[in-house]
Amino acid sequence: MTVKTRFAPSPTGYLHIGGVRTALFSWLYARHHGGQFVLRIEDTDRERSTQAAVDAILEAMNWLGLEHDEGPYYQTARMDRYRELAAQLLEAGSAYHCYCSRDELEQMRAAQMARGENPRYDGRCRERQSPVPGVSPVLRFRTPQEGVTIVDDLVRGRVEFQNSELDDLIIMRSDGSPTFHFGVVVDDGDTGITHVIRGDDHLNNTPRQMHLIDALGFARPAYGHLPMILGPDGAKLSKRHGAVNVLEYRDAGYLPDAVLNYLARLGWSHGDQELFSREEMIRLFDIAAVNASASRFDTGKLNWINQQYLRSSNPEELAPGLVMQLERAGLDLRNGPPAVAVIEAYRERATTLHDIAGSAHYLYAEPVQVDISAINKHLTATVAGPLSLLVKRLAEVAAWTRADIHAAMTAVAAECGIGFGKLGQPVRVAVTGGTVSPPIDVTLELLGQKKTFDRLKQAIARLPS
RNA sequence: GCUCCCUUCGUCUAGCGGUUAGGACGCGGCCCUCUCAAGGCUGAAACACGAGUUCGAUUCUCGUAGGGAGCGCCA
Repeated sequence: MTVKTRFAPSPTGYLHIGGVRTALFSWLYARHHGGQFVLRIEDTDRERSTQAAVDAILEAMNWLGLEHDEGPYYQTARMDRYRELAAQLLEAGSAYHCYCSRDELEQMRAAQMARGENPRYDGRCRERQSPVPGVSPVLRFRTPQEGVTIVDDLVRGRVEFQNSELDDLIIMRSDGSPTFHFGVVVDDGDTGITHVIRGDDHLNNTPRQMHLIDALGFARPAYGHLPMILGPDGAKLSKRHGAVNVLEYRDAGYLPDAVLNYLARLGWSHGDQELFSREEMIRLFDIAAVNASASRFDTGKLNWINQQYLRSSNPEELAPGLVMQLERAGLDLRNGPPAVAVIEAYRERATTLHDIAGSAHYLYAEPVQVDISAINKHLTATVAGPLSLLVKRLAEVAAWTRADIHAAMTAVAAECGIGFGKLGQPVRVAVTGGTVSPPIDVTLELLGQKKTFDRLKQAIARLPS
């Protein structure tokens, strides 16, 4: 049997980071087993579904590289099929029309809660013979009322549900559109989904969907219910915790593989290993090793992983992302070194591409945020001599390379009888406006000879006497 | 309220009856060092609680407590 999994978001907003984790595990499962991964857009809620949300989902999946083999399927394009199968269930007696009003249902639930019962539809229309004039009915599925339903969950193990706890769920609304449960089951059945990997908020829905599947004559898929991702405080992950839209992570300068790696390790592990390439993830992923408990989203760990990826990725591949960040910062690439050179110099000391762009600002424009206390501390009268000598020596270097620059600086420091640091740090402050940058020779090489001279001379001119 | 799920350092986790309870992020210290990083070494830090099963429970069972989800003509 070929494994076939799916990811089925509803386009009512951006793609949530928790949804991405669900998609990732589903995708990994399919890839690991050499199967197929299907994308389905659950847009039956026409009120809340938007094309913008569909686009955002597709864009996010594409950015992450979670490519699908089939789809995207749209539920709104399959209305005839739902109606066909609904009629079939009605015909077979597996479903029946229910004429209860919303008010009536609400009162019923309130009464049951008051009695300490699990609120559920009591089946009062089950045996109804005649329609209620003027009321367009919903279609309810006749759920078995006795026995137990067992979900052999790939993540949780065996979970038992008493059928008596289940009620007759609505499968077609009074306007003739299918409800979520019906759409899911029909689509999974029609597309031959073999493994349903989804959030554990659906665990309680599973037995009811299984009965529906049986009635429709589809084969039951295997289920794997993934635990939720919580915010750092243990509450449901939401906007108040920071970014929850994946594309915000792209914009913040995170790398797609790093995000995937982080998300994979949230709930899944393979011994002590922390870093997994895409291929390793696919090869090693095992849904049986997925934790059943919820985990908290930790930006600190994501940052660490992103830095690891920054350090080990090919600078050429990172360059477009940095260019985007630099442009967004309003910098003109023509005014400074190529992006690749900046990445090589900065990737060991940054967590995101956004950080690199921020740190490299001085390479493309005059330093804007000068550190006054650093200037007061390092650009003192005593450095006038060394800096002037350095300008002279740097003018004589054979080539503007870090090696020649380093040699010149070492010579000047020795000549002035000061340590390298006593020269390096003032130079750094003079050319970058701050105290932090890559090794000073690399910094000057990146900056270029002309800018270095301009800024050193300017600094010397402003030195206190 | 009812049903279902979950519970190892602050966080992510390893563990699958006998371990000095391991690793990672973060945090502290030391080393390296022109700054910041990176790197190396190192320190503090956990089995929610109570019964039971067993020669022996972090591990199995049952309770308790705490957390979560579901209970819609939302998905």
